[in-house]
Amino acid sequence: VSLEALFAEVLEIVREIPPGRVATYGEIAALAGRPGAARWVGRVLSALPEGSGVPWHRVLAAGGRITIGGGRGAPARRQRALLEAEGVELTPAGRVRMDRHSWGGMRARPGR
DNA sequence: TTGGTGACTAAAT
DNA sequence: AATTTAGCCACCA
Repeated sequence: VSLEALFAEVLEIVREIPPGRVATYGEIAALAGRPGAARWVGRVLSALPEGSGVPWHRVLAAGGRITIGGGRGAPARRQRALLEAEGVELTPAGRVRMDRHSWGGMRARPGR
């Protein structure tokens, strides 16, 4: 499998994440056939241009944490804003409620 | 091949 | 909850 194909595969998976839901780097890596390559997934998203149509903001670190920009830079705030705009609930600590918005292990739905 | 790096993860403190 | 340490995978010089 060529690198570009794998690259596209990841983007495809991320694009499948419905609004209001989130997934972790590890999840994406596993779905892309590279379990354990969470870091690599992050690298792929880092190369993502703006307006790519890929909801990169729905991809978070394990536990629903935002590890971008050290977690407190402008990028992190932007991601939080994008998520909140889609109805994703975040704790003051900046973590997403994975027990509610997890794409894979979903069980409860936001709203109502 | 070796070593450094990164939008990671898990465990320990 | 916040840091630190060690282990991961894949990329690059």
